[in-house]
Amino acid sequence: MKKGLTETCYRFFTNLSNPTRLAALEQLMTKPLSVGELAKTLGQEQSMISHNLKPLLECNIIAIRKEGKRHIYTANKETLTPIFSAIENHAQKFCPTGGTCLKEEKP
Amino acid sequence: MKKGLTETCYRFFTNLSNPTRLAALEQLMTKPLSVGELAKTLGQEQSMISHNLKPLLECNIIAIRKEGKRHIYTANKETLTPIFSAIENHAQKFCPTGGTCLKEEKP
DNA sequence: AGTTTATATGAATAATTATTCACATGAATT
DNA sequence: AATTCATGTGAATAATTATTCATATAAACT
Repeated sequence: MKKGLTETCYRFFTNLSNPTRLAALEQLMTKPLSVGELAKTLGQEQSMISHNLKPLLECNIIAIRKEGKRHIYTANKETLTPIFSAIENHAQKFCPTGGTCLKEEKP
Repeated sequence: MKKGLTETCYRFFTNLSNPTRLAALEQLMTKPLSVGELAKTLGQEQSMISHNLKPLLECNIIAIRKEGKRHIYTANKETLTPIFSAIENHAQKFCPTGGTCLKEEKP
């Protein structure tokens, strides 16, 4: 890990360590969506979606484009795809019981 | 992203979204270390190191082996290397100003 | 210009997470 | 078996982060 990356990682991981933001990203990985569409899909208030999209945008984990009064957000797949893949791989290899492993110590 | 991965990701990212844990991982990426060695290197209390290693171990982000009274921890490089690489790549491409980008909206 | 629609933001509160301190456990040494 | 060394853990407090609500901004429509 290069010098300074710890700070970058911290902001990055903090950004992703939130269920609402992860759920939003999960949707955005499938297709670009507006704030209102995300709010509706996730069943949450618009202001909460806006609040949560902000830090993702600041870190360029998502991008924005404005179509009239609608703000369309897109996921940064270049960054997110390899990270989600790595975690998926980790889950398969190191969490075979799907969460139960969290309570056990490795043999 | 597969179903259920959101939850895994959440625990995973929560685990990594902490400066102490990241600093510990940064050390462990270079070589295996005991709790005491980590505490000394990071300039923090032993109990804090223990508290922070626990969730990393539970998610198998690190592994433990016991040598007498010393507990030696090792980083799960298979998982961590690709993730850190992806973030390093992200930082280079999307945070060219090294953190200042966090305050700006993309052009 | 006024109204509606879509999104963002500030400030207060609620919830979560981190940190510290005191102490428990357990292996090695005398 | 008592002591020392290394680590883990519980509980209290401190700090951070999330959520909500009220309101601001800004584009489109009448």
